[in-house]
Amino acid sequence: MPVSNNEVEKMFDEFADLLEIKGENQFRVRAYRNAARTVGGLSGDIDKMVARGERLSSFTGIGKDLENKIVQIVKAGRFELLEDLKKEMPEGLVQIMRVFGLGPRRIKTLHEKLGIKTPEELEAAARNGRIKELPGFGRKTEQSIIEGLGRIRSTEGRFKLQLADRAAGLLLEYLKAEKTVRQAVIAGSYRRCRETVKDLDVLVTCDKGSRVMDHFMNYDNVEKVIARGDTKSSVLLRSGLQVDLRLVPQESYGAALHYFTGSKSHNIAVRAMAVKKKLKINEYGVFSEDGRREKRLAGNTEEEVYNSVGLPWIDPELREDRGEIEAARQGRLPRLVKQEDIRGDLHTHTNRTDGKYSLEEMAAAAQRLGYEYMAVTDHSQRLTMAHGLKPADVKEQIRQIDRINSQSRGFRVLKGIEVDILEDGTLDLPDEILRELDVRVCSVHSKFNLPGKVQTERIIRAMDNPNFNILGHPTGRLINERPGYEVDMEKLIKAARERKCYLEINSYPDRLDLNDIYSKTARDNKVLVAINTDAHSLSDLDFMRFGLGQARRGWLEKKDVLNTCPLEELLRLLDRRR
DNA sequence: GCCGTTTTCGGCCCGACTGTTTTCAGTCG
Repeated sequence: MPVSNNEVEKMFDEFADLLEIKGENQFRVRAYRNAARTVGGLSGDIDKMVARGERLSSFTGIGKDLENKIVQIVKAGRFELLEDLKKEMPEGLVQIMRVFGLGPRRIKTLHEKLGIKTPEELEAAARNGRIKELPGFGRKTEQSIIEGLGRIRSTEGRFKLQLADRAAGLLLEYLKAEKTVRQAVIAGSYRRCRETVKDLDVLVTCDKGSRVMDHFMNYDNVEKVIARGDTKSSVLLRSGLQVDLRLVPQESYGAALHYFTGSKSHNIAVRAMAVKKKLKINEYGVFSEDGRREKRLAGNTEEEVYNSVGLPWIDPELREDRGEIEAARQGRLPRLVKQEDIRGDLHTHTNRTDGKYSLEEMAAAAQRLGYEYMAVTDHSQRLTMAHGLKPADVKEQIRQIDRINSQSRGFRVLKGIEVDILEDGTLDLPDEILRELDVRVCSVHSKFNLPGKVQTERIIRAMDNPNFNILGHPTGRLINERPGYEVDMEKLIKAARERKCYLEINSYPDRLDLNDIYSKTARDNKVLVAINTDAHSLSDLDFMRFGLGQARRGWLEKKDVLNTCPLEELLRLLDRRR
């Protein structure tokens, strides 16, 4: 069983957690966490890189020692040091780390003084009133532990973008209704367009004497106030989403926005650059530390902050410390793809199958978005659940599209299909029908649990068919619900390149598949990516921005995206017989 | 454990808030 990047990332993170509770050197702990981020952000598969003998220590955060450990992990399929440490330190302690307000020091105390090893034992001790007797702990801490344990159970994990997006929109509208508020913006992982968010970080500037904090506390959707200060407050919304609000002076807006957008590792890297220049960067600005008096040099805008360390402004989606700082330094930051670059949507459904609206309604909505084309890609016959189209149905839809196109100008409905990739790698409609179409999105909707090698071969066999254009939602994962099927994505991307096939970023907020990392792998391999919505309704067409977010996180530029092409060029790229 | 235009030792980002203290440690982001 090959070891994935995510597994190595998790092993290092868990190891760091345990080291921290054990009371190890905090910088050693940090080294493991940094390495975990680096491995998680690699665009190639770690096991293959090891097999090829690539020098992992060339990546930031991985030195000789950790490179050796990674090689061992890949070869043995396990991390021996972690397993040894687990014998010494109970695993349940790592779960306890997730309780808000409990960090390594307190957990160490709980473990040593009360012998607590699991969340269950922690809860029992809290309910029996044994925790408040410990030095440094008290009644309130004990109560917050009980609440924290409950919250972990009820809101496991992170929130999908759609929910966060809705919450963010309503909250900003509410905050801006307070007249003294000058600027209110969501920073954090939301601004970086991560596929899920843990909380919303709101940054506010306001006039003197503003009562914006009170205003925030009075927000209808607040379920519980976690912390309340003059410049920093946290609440829990009824949806379970936590919101942290920070109030900063107007002149610190840029520095604060930079600071609260993160990511943490990106900020650390930027600050380290500042330290080298004898500067200090915090959320209030950039300061020189010469002499006894510190002097404020910049901070009104993010650009000033970056410029102070000799860098150009960096797009938030890139700020993951995955090479963007080096790229910025060398003046080779990507010019990320934008909404205006998108000329059409290549994956939509109508009420002929499982969509909610007619072909005409969908096309009209796409035209209103300013698109030049939209492909109708209803399901193929095997998907009986969704009333998949049989050959005769496809022919009828082709005639319907011809009629519509003959009556419209400046907009083209493309004849398409989302055709199932069957278990044997054949496509679910005869070639003579598929040939009639402009675009074929090919997707796996069955047999998710095939072994990775078999699944990969199945898809590559499908790509061998010259009618194959775009691999739809390439891993089939559903965020927070189901992991993707096992495939060798690196192999699929290479197969796509050889066969002039493309991969999809499915913009559905439950899918976002390809993810950011594999989008970058596709780009690195010069395989074009189609950013599609898979819309089943008119409003779903707006999901494009979620897909764009992932594309931008994957460093994609206009030239890397299939549906930024003008119609003629697109049709040429979709014709593999050319 | 990583890193290096102050390079093989000695650093490693920084401030706000809470709870439990009576001046501050721990945690969080």
